Amino acid sequence: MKDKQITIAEVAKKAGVSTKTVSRVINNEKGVRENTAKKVKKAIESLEYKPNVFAQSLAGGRTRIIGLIYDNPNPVYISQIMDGVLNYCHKMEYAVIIHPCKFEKRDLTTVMQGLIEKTRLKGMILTPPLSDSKELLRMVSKTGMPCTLISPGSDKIRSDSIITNDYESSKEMVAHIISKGHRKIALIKGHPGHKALKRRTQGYLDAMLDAKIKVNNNLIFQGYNSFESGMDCGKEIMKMKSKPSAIFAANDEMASGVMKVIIDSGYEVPKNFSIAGFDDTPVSQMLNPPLSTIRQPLEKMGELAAKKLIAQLEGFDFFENQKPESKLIIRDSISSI
Amino acid sequence: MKDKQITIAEVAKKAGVSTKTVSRVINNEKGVRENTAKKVKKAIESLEYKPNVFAQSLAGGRTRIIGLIYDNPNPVYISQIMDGVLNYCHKMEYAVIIHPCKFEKRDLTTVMQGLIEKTRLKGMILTPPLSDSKELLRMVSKTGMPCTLISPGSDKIRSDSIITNDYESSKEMVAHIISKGHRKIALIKGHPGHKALKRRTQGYLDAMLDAKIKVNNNLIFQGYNSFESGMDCGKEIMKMKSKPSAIFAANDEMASGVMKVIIDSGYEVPKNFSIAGFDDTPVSQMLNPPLSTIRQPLEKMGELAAKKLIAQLEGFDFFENQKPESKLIIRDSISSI
DNA sequence: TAGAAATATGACAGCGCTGTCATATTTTTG
DNA sequence: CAAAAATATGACAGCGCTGTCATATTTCTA
Repeated sequence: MKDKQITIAEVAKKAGVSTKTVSRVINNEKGVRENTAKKVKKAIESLEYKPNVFAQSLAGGRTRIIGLIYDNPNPVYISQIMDGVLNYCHKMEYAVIIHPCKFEKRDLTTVMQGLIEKTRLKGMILTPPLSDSKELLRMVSKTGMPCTLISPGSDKIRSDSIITNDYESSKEMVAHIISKGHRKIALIKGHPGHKALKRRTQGYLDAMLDAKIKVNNNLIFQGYNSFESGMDCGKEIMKMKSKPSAIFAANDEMASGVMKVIIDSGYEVPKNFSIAGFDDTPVSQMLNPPLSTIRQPLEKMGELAAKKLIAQLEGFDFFENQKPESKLIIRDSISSI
Repeated sequence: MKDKQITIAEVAKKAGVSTKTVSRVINNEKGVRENTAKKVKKAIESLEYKPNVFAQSLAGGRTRIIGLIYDNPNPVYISQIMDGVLNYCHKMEYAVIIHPCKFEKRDLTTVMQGLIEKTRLKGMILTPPLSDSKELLRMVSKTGMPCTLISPGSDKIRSDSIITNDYESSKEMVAHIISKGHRKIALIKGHPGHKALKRRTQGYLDAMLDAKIKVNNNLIFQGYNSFESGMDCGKEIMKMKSKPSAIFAANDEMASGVMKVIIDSGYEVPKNFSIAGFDDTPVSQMLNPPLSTIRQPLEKMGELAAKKLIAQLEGFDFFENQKPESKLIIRDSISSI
């Protein structure tokens, strides 16, 4: 079990250089003659040498570990982000510690602090709603640890956050609904704790404004991101005397909830009510009718987050100005009036 | 950035013992007088000492790292398994390397071998369909590395695999359908590469047998686990002259696909066709009508897998005979004839 | 072309911990 | 109660690597 491993010394011997030179080659340090490097690389190759990360960490104090921290999100959301992060980190030979917070009863910052110390991670990626946790952010910045935020709600643009055009695409969706002749459009807002979803609300508001439609506060409902909360909002809508003709929900779960209530109440979608969601979760195409929604490039966002973080860690700059673009997925849940 | 850390030497000094004794306490080795241990623990506490895992690994050759390997599964499935694994491993202070294989173009075994060597993980958890990969299993067993399999298809019962009562619950579901008066029941089989899903087929077959209903092979369709493949099977069913009255699909995605086609063809569920799925993915409650399905205790299974693996690693035995139980979730997609 | 400057390489200590084995202390035994 | 057996503790090397700094080699300069 205690497998004998090939060490840097063996490589050095085979290449006829010192261990330090091999180390230099491994770490792409400059100051190695090309010829020497070639010899070393050949030796590494032929011996199938793999550096011992533990020794590297111990000796150098540099660990290539980052954390991906999330709290009770939609599994589909997180798994796509995760795919992007893992794929890039894998390429860069970074290890990723995945930490779902759902099991934490204790104070989040304390737990995170413990995690950082114990695992010695060197950077973090925070997903919503964690990317908005003031205390957490404060704690992290105090440690000086680089940290990339995915879809933070704050408008203050930080260089280290990945934002998408939630706002623009929400606005576009609502404009699309308006273009179909709808005027009474309800909005199901997202969980107030998820600040990122506020941008979707703003998109709705501004689309209405652009179309010169007065926003009726009675048509704005507070959801909590879940299917159930969507149902609750749907029930309220069903009780209204003057019902909207279209409903835009800040995520697909809530849109499904609303849709269920509508259908259970004997109405039809999109005949009686048009509906749009946000996220393009797998469910949206399975619903009947299939839901018009907005797809975010989550995997891309995860990759970008990892790229930014690692760039900071390795000290090279990274200007990728491509803001990952969400796009409208128009299916059959919106009809013309 | 290079944060000074508290070392074992400082703890030793504070406690008035040697570093080795502190080490013994940390690792729960026997041969430390209770009194001494108490002193050491107090010192650890007061200094907030956290062992450096890298040094531990380097010196001891023991690493507390396991891998969770999966290949292109349903994100909801894997995220629940993951939750169970991570939660337990976190408690046990094990690190988990999550490795989705989807990005691998090269030979799986080669990649895995590389992963093992590079990350020095000491155990693996394999999810379906990887838990059936003969070559992978052979390679792993050659390295002597402990490995826990989640829902392997093979009937050969290995002590290190986590199996559920897929078979029993499928049978129960089909029996339930039969009890509603259905005789012509179609089956949408799962991906042939996912052997675990074969047990679901067997459940169907045996339920039919028990009810003395002759199985009609024309009513058995080959799906590939996806929504699309479910639609394909649905289309075939729609073309039949003598259609089934009920359809049991080996997972929810396929069930949704079938349902979509049925509804698009102008029929109603469950009026014209009864449908059942398997997995209780979130979509199943959102569909219209909500889908009757079977819920597996995935999180529990993940936890169990981690428990078994770590038990092996730590050399203590673990007899937990509780087989995690799936259960029927009856919603509105099955009607009486 | 000698000497300076720049670059490449190496020797060696030490990162924080645990394994080995020697030594000290306690308990048991006759 | 002394000697043997059992148990507890410690000294020290070394895990595989990289940082520091000294030394060797090459390139540049006048």
